[in-house]
Amino acid sequence: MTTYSPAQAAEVSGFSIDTLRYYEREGILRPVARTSGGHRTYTDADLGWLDLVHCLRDTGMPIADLKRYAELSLDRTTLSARVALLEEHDRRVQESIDALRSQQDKLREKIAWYHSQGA
Amino acid sequence: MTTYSPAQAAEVSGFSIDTLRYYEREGILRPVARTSGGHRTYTDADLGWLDLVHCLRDTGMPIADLKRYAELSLDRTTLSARVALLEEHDRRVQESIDALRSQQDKLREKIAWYHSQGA
DNA sequence: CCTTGACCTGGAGCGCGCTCCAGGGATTTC
DNA sequence: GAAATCCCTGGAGCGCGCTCCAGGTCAAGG
Repeated sequence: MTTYSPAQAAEVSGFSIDTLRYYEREGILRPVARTSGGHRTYTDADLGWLDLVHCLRDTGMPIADLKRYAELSLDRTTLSARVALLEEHDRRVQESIDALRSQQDKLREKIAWYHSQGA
Repeated sequence: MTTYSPAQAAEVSGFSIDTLRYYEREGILRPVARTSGGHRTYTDADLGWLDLVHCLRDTGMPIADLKRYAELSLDRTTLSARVALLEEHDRRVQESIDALRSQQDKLREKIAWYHSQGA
C-alpha cells in the first residue's frame, strides 16, 4: 500500500500542508496514520477522501457541513443520510449555477450597452 | 425626482443600511446627497448603480475591483477601460460556472455510486 | 555522526466583507 | 412640543477558512 508524506499528500490533493492539518483537527479528515516519530503518513484512501472533500469545497460546501458529512461517514449505517446530504448540496450547487448564469446575463446586457455607446 | 430614505434604499437595493454606508465609505457608491440635518437621501440613479453593484457582487467581483470600476465611472473618458473590466469579469464568471458544473458532475457520480450501493 | 531539511504542536494572526455598538442628533407622529 | 423612530459617526468586532509562527523533534544524505 502506497503511503505519502505530508508534502506529497499536499501535492497530490491540492491542499496545503497547513490545510490538511486543519482538516484533521476539525474532524474532516480522520486521524492520519503516523510514523514512530509522529510524522503523518497519508494513504491512498486518505487521498481519495480528500478528492471528494475538494469537490465539495469547490462547490461551496461550508466546513461545518463537511464535518457533519465526515462524521456520518464513520458510521456504516448512515448511507441514506449521507446521500441525502449530498443531494441537498447538489440542489444548492444547481441554484448557485442558475443564479450565476442569470446575473451573467445582466452583466452581458450591460456590456452590450457599453458597446452600443461606442466603447 | 424620487428620493429614498436609507431604510427605503436598503429595501429596494437589497443591501443593508450598514452595507450602503460601507460602500459609500469605500468609494463604491459616490457620496450620497443629504438633508439639511445630514440624513442620506438616495436617488433613482443611486439605486440603478446599486443594482449593477449587486450583479457584480453576486457574480463574485471583489470589493477592490468594484472600487476600481467605480473610480473609472467618475471619468467620462474611460468607457473602454470599464467595458474591458466587465468583460474580464465576465470571463471569470464563465470560468467559475464551468468549474462549478464539472465539480457538480463529480458530485453526481458520487451520488449515483451511493444509489448503486443501495442507498 | 552530523548536517540539512521536512515535520511536529498549540496558538496567534489575517483577509474579506460586512455587522454591530455607543453616544448623540434629526424627523415624524400625535 | 413630546415621544417614538430613524439616522448619524467612528471604530470595534465577527465569521469563515485558512495561514503563519516559534520553538522544538525526526529523518535521510554524505
